[in-house]
Amino acid sequence: MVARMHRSATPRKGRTGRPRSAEADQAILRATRAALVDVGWGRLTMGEVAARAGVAKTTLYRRWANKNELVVDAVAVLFDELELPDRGCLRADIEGVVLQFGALLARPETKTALMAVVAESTTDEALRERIRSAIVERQKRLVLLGRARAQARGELPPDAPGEDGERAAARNMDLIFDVIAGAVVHRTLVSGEPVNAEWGREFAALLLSGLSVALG
Amino acid sequence: MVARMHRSATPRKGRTGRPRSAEADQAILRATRAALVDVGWGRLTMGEVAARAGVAKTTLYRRWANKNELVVDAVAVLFDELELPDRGCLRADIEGVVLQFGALLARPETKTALMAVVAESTTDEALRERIRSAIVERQKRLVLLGRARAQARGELPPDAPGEDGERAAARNMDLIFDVIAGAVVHRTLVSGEPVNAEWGREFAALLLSGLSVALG
Amino acid sequence: MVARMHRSATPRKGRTGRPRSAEADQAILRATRAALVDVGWGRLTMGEVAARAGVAKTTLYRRWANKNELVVDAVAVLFDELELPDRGCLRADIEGVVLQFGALLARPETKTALMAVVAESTTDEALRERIRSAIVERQKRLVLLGRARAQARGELPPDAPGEDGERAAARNMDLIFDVIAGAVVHRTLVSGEPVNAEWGREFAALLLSGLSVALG
Amino acid sequence: MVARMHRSATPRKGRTGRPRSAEADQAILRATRAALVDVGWGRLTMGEVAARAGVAKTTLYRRWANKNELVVDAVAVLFDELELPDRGCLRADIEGVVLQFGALLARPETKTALMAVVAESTTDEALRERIRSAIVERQKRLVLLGRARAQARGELPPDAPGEDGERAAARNMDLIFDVIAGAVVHRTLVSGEPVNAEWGREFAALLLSGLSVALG
DNA sequence: CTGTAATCGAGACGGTACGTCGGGTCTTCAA
DNA sequence: TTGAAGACCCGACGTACCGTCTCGATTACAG
Repeated sequence: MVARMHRSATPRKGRTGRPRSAEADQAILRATRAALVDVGWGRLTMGEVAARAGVAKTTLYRRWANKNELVVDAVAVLFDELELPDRGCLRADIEGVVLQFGALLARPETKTALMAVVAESTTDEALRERIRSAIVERQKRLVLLGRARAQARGELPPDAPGEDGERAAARNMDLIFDVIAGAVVHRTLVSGEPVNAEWGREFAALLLSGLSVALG
Repeated sequence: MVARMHRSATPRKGRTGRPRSAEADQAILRATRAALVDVGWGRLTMGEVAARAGVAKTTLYRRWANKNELVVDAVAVLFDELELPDRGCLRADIEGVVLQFGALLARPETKTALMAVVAESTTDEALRERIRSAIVERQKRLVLLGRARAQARGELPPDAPGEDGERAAARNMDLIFDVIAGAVVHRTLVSGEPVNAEWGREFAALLLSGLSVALG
Repeated sequence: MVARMHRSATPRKGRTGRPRSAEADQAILRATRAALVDVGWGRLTMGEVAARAGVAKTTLYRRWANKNELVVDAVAVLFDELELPDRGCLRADIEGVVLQFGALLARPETKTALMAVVAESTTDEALRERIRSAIVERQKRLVLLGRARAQARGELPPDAPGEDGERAAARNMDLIFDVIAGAVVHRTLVSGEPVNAEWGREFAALLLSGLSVALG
Repeated sequence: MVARMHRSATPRKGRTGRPRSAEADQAILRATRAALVDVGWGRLTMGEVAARAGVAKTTLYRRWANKNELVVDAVAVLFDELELPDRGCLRADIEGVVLQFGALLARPETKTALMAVVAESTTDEALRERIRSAIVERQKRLVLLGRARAQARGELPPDAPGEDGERAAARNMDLIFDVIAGAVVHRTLVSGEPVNAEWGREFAALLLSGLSVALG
């Protein structure tokens, strides 16, 4: 089996031959999202995507190794829409990002695809890495930005100096990311309940003050 | 499409005909879990399950409409293993349940199956309901038990009296359930990091005291 | 494997237990023929026959070993309808029997079933024997009767005396039976053309006088 | 049901796409005949044929709509082996063709398949047409050739001139074909007796001279 | 302006699994 | 013991997608 080059930034080391169509890439990703909306992950087929994109199946496989990787790329871009507008205080920033994330997960193309590729990633290391780099790591920026803003506002203390402090801070960011993202994902996809303003308020309150106060 | 009778609690309304084998049920669920361990969700086939269970494929389809519903039932029972031993204080109880849940999700038969059926449930209302009743709702008992213990110990205030208070408390329980379960699921399956004692401590601290104190 | 008793004339040697329903037999054979008319051999199922007869599949299998034998019995009785009314001369008798046989083979329940069981019989010795005894041998009576009449009328010479003569006559009867039955079957089922009065006349002429005269 | 293109003479109207493998066709037909020999019609499965041919089941279904049509094509070619060597006189020619045809029907791949497809053809017009064009009509050449030779030798009178004469001759050919083929088929497959030299002699005598003389 | 080399759409290919259907057996309860 | 009902095992069905391949036809750059 010869190694092939999927998604190479530069099309080829050599430079002869017909170059890949750049439009095709976008058409395929668009078609993938559209198909996800219409039929969901379970009934999504490469043939269907190719047909919608007006492209041959071969063209898909020249660029993505399989359905999972294609879907990750098709969905990843949606996560880049997430932003963290400055709402003045940490609590409001948390509420804001939670609502945005909840709205994103409510869209059919994300809700149906995200859990599916995560599931596949449990037995596919390459896919796990792709998800991590294309989705997870990129969204941690929101947590970092929120913390920086809160520190600037004096709502949170500055990082402890030294290497240990940095490591502890990084660990904390991962924890907080898992808590925020996990709660929204679980509420939306597992519990099947909407993430609305009321839930956002309650979640932010809990996250900020903890059980002791929140329930006190 | 003819209506069929899957998983009927009472074997039959009438009483004629050969009754369904109760052993087959258990053999199939056992075989499903074993196959999940060996080949994962993606390569799990009904034929394989049937062969392992020493049963005909037809027998599977008589009882479960499809792979998803079978897997939900096969996996659901594992969640019933979760317990909440009294560790003396709320913080320790949280750490304990988080570790247990993390260990459960680390097992191959759960990690590979849970996300997959959740993904399918986004386009399958019947499946969503099955997941909710077989898994989600049943595990809320742990949260309720934890709260009751904490109230008994005086770590948390008793419920506010009246109907409003009860409703608020129920909403809080749902919120806390999503936060705990979501964080563990996200860390394990999305971030791909282990839930160990250290993370458990940090998570419990955050949950109890909130960002303000945890990071303060 | 225990030997079982299919189609035994006397239901059982012992006499305890519920006796077999005689009506069921007829109902099953009738249902078989009806189903053959409706769906043909290819789509004929034991379940369908049982349902039409208002009988359980078990009952079918208690009486016939398999579908082929059931169909042979269901169809065989139709062949007993064939008669050889005395039309005054050998030529007319031949025309008469050919038309009768052609009409029988034009009925959907026979045309679809006869070739099918014959086909199965090529790999099933028991079935071949059943066909021979239930259908083939029984219809040779027509040829024998026709010959006897023709001899009585003086249209054919009497049998040569002695054992050799008898054996030769028997061999001739088999030959003539194959020619008559074969021609009708082939025309009806293979060539797919009707056996009508005109064809009957031409066939009788050929059979009586042979090519030399028929075409001379 | 979508219309598909089975057995198209011209591979495609358009000219794009990978062309169908011509070798696969032959391999499949060869495998079909081999499987017929080994397991007979009743146990012949498409999967078995595909496996023997080293081909995917899909490839079979792309080319033949079902088992019946495949078998007709696989067996039809065997009938083309039949020849009519000039044996000097009509009687000898008849004996020769009868023996050849008998030998062909004695081969397991024909005996088990021919009646089966004829049986199916009673409820499948397309199949009947395929049998007629692929087998029946093509073998009438033998009858025509035999008659032409006999006429050349002066054993049979020439055709009556005029349109009526031609039509009568054509009808006669059909009749004779049904008689010869029918007798051989019936003796071989229904009566289950061999077509040997002795039977051939007796049949030829009967066909040439008729009952009146044959039995006189 | 011509050759080389990669692309493109199209569709056949070998596979694997699907979910269904039918055959023939077995098990239960009622008659 | 028979009968109706229906679950059982088995094996084949015909379909749907997978991911690969083989075509003829483009399309770019290199010489």
